[in-house]
Amino acid sequence: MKRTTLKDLARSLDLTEGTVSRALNGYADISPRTVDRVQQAAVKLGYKPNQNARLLATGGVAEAVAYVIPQNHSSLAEPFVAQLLRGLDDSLSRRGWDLLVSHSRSAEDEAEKISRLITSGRVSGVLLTRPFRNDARIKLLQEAKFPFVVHGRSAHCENYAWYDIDNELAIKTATLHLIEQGHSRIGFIGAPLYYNFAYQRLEGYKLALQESGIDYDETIVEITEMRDDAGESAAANQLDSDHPPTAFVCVSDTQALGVLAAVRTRGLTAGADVSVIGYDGLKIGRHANPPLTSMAQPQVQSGRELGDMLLAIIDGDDPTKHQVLKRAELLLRNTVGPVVKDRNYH
Amino acid sequence: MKRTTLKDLARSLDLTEGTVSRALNGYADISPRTVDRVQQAAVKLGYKPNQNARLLATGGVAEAVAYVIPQNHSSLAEPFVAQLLRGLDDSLSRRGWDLLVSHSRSAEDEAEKISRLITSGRVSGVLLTRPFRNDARIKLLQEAKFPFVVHGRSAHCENYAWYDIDNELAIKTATLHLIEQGHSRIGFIGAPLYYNFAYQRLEGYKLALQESGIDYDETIVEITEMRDDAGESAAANQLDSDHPPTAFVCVSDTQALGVLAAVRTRGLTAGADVSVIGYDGLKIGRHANPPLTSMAQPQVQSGRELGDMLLAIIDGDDPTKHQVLKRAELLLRNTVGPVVKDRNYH
DNA sequence: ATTGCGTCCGAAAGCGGTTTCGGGATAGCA
DNA sequence: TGCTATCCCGAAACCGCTTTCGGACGCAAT
Repeated sequence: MKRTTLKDLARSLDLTEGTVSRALNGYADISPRTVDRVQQAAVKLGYKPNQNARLLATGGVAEAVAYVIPQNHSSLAEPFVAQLLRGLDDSLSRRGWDLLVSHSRSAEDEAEKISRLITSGRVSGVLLTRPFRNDARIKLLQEAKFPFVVHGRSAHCENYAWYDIDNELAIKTATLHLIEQGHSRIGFIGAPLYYNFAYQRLEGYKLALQESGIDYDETIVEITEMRDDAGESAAANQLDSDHPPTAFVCVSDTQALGVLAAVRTRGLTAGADVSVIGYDGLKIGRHANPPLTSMAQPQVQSGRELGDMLLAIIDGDDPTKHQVLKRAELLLRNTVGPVVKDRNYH
Repeated sequence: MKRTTLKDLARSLDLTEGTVSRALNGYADISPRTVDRVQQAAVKLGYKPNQNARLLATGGVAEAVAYVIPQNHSSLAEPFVAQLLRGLDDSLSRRGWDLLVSHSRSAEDEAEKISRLITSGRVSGVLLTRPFRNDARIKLLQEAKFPFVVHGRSAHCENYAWYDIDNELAIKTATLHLIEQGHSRIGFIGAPLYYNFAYQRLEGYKLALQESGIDYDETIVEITEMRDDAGESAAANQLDSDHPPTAFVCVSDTQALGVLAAVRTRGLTAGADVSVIGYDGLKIGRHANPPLTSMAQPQVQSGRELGDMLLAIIDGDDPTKHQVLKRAELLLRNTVGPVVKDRNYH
């Protein structure tokens, strides 16, 4: 039960392979009558061109790109992924390209997967996310001269294409918002600093404090994994201390959700006793308790733009022409309120 | 700046293509010395085998499967997708296969995408989700004799592979749980009934009522889209009626979240004044207000099993041997409580 | 000096398409 | 009827790699 090939088709029609091929591909030098016969026969015999042969002959490239999903990606942040995916697909499918996703469980695993991807010839471009400050994957791709774009950027991002949110500005905005509400003791729930975005967000926090003449106090900055439980225990830590913060700025909604939990279990209410602001603008934040104020970035749109960028680069564009920096918007919900000075809940 | 081919390599080494090929592929009839030279040269010249040519020559198939993501998929239910994706990738990457995702915006679009997938030769299997009771996509795949498995099942599911949760049982369990708490006027927030799972879940609801001697009252069943806002307005409808339900069972967490919102805005509290139970066991339900009781199904695991099934079928297994029915677990959180008879909140 | 037997590599035939080139048949025109 | 222009199609090379087959060569055994 072999697939029917061009040769089969040709034989059954008493034509040559070349003729059949041209008929199928709409060449002008085939009589309409023949084209017809060929098409009929093609569907009848269930002919499906062998893609490998076709691409080999035409010298075509794989019409697909890969999205490599970061390793220990918080399961709560996954809406993020799904949205991006959709945007990407939007962009790619406009050209009929395919999207291939690849997970990985460790950094080495990821490097290995990437080199497999670039040598396999299965994709002609790669999309990276959540780069480290100093990212080996980027170096890999650069050395291989393989088309790629990164969602986010590493510390040295001059020579490749990226699409990022101004993390510094975003967190600075968030922090200033808190400060405007009278808060001055603002806890920071961060992520591991080898992530460049985490580093930048911490910088933004520091900047806001500095501009406002507030001293940076490292005892109220917590660096945790981007999970809700991590955020929760970090916040618990802070809230149970002698001199707890009156507000928290978090680098992810996931962590912020955890912070809210910690706040609740202590009989406090966010937005009144304690203010909390997250990052990502996840839709589910609307259903949090209370609805979570956050810094939002439109993911679907990001995916779309990232796809377009990647496509352009594959087409030969200079990657350095594609470096876009967006800004996040403050998404006001209910977890931020003016400071209460006389709080005393111990 | 062409890629270096086998021929280039061979010429540079003064060997024939055949020899170089065998050297690279570890044939035993090549002297170690030569193997060495070839490998050296290969990395020096940056040789990457052309995958199309290789597959053509070996008659190999595409080592990839596609996951087609349902059309108007609720953005809030997306954690669902991400989890499944991860499980799938787990299964596939064990064999070095790739995962290709494909979205679609309409039913026709989807059919078109599927037939493109099966003729393109880019994948050798397809995973479908959320089938309709009568699903054209399944027919398409069946007629094409293309390997596939579906997550869920259609009304007639005897002849293909599927992996599903016992929807009827799950919702019956949920409903009975509510009944045990004394509720007898239980609203149902359903999804469009052309989805088979939606149909089955409604059946489960009816079954539970019937077993408990409660009359089915169609004025308290609402069929809505699987979005939070849809759930919210449906619940609002019910709550504002003359004779409102004391509890709701929903076919998705997404809708349940909306129901909770409706409950809150009316000054009621779920778990006390009104009971609510969702479906999906989304992790974020933990952060809902209050934390959402739900019927849970492990998505990552599902993805893994689905991947294994698909692989097995591609390997030639009889699809009908792969039909697995799991059961959902009742995930107790805080939105269910005993009925309060004297409620009066108008 | 034959014969025999491994070892290692060259030659060549595909795999299933695409595309260029050229010529036979037919039609148009004188 | 003869000549050229046009229309269709056949022939064949090629894309880059795999794999079978056989032969050259070197060495030990006879």
